Amino acid sequence: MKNGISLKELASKLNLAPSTVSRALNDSYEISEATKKKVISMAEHLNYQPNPFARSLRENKSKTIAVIIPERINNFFAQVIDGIESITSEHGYHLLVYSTHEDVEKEKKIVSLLQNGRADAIVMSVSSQTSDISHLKNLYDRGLPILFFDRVCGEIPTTKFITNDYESAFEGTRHLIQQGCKRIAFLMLSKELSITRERYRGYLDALKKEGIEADSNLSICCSHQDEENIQLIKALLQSSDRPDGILASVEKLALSTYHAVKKNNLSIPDDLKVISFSNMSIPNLLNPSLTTITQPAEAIGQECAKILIKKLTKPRQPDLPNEVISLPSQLTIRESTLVR
Amino acid sequence: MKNGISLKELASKLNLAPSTVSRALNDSYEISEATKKKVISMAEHLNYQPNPFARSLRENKSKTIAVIIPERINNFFAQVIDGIESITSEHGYHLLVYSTHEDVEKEKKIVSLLQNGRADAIVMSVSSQTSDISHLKNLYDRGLPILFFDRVCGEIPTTKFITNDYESAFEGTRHLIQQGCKRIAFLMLSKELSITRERYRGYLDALKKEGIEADSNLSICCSHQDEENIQLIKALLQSSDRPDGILASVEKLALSTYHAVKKNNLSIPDDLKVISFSNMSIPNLLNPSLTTITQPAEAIGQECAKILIKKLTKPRQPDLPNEVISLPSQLTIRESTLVR
DNA sequence: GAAATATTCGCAAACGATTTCGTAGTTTAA
DNA sequence: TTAAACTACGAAATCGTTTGCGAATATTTC
Repeated sequence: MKNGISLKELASKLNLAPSTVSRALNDSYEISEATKKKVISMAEHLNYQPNPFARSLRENKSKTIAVIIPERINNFFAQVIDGIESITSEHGYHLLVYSTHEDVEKEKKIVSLLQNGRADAIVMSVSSQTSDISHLKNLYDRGLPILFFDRVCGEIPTTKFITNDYESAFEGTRHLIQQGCKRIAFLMLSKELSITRERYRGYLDALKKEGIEADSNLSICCSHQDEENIQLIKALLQSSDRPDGILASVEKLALSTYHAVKKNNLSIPDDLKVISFSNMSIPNLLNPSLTTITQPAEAIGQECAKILIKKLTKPRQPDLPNEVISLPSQLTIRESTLVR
Repeated sequence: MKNGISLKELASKLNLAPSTVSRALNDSYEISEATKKKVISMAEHLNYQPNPFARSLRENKSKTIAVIIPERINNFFAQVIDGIESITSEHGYHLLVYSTHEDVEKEKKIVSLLQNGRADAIVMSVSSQTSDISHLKNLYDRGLPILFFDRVCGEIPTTKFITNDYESAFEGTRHLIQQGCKRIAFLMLSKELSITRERYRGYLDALKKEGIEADSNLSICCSHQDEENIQLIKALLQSSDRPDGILASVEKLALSTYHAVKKNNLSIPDDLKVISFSNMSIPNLLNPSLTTITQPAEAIGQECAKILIKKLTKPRQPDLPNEVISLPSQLTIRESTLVR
């Protein structure tokens, strides 16, 4: 009694053939209005729910989209998923959500689980460890629609949604310089990531444009252990030629910076100005409030979903075009970069 | 070519019957080691992946668990899901994740989508609007294993995981009193929620024990609009007999309090001491750092998953017992409640 | 050496939906 | 009046697995 009644049982209650009932419920033109009415009312009365697996087996689609993110405890990704869900749920799609925890081995496992049709498409942001992309190539080669956002994979010819990382980093760096910073450090998670490459480019070009020579000692590659990062940044801030400005390419590194500064008895923004890519909900409750570059996370999710729904629901749709779509981020200046 | 080869095709390549191949892959005792070897190596060679829907249809289970939460942009729920995933993924289960956005109508829709076997079980935390629970009763009556955490539904006789809400609120309130608070306000999301009822009880009992009379004007029921809440709290703080302490039963209300205090030119903790249930990652970066009651979110998720896996994987397992399991929260005192 | 027992595998029926094809019965056209 | 066309429905195949049952061969037992 776990599952409700089947189409066959419903049909026998109605003294009709299963095929007729199926057609009636699917509003086929071959069925008279009278029997349609009867079938539908009986189906509602008995609370008939079609078995999704029978349907998936027959139609070879799952009505399910897989979302793969590097971490759940991160507002940016949560907002993106909210955006995706807001669109897909309207079209009857379900969301399988996986976290790689920034672990490329987990990413490979997850991806291999999705090779059998369990999901009709994949929306993902790669882990910071991902450099070998054969597992993603495999998926793509199977013809599974795959779509990247934020941390994209350039080698796969499909649609990617990003923000204007280069420009944002450029503007952010310039803002720091305008606030008087001479030695600006760039904090990153991994050199492999598309976002760090773009943001780093923006950072370097801003330095160059403003006539500041880049110091490779100020390009800091961090780990995933917050405690390690705090120590790393603490050491950086204790060196004789410490930076007077920091551009954190991801939020968690800005937070580690705050912790490091606290331990070092320094002051933001007096000793160090900080700007960060961040989608936290309370940048203005930090002490001092944090100047942020905020990505339009929910919009990214929605745009991903829209393009995917179009591809999945309309018949004979071409493959997802190999293009990069950029949505603008927003720079919000707060105390952490202000002279006082 | 979207999906790989089928069992039947694999069988014909091997000159064996599909049934034999199936049994070989499932390590049946009826198949000789020799043919098992052959089958397995060929399956690997051709990268055979069993169709999950055919299997689900046949076995009447989906290897999928649905998780329903009130909101994604919330560390607590993200951590719980991480905990669930850490266990379930080891057993080959997939996670469908849904957010109700605190909307009971959405909750009903989601629940109704899960009546057809798409998920083998449900783990959920109800929305703050949920008072009528007929939709949940329906699910339960269908025999679908359902398990609540944090915001539980007492009327459904199943297993519930909570934290020691009563005791934590009691201790938190007592802490405020010990710090000199005389008029302590209680901020809640909805009177319907199990967690607010328990936490409110703890709050009231602590007041009584310490000989403080409860003032019903200090029991504030907030909404889901942060801006509204800030105004509400701002007004509260402007009244002549304003509170000198606040116990926020959920994190977002503490944050709204911080915002309201900022706008009112008051000071935490001098004018107002604040303590809150919260799983944010940076309570010590707030200004002042926030005294928190932190729930063991990941452990909750793991315990939920463990009990569920046991129920789902072992044959002839009894229904989930009707019991409430409580894990202790942790009170961490920080500046927001300290006299200085 | 015949009978009993293991061992190993194939046939075919499920699971529950959709869809191709076929066919009564009715209406239209010539 | 008869052929053609249309309407409304049913029978059966199909998707890809798993599994009960039967059967063929090999092995053991008396």
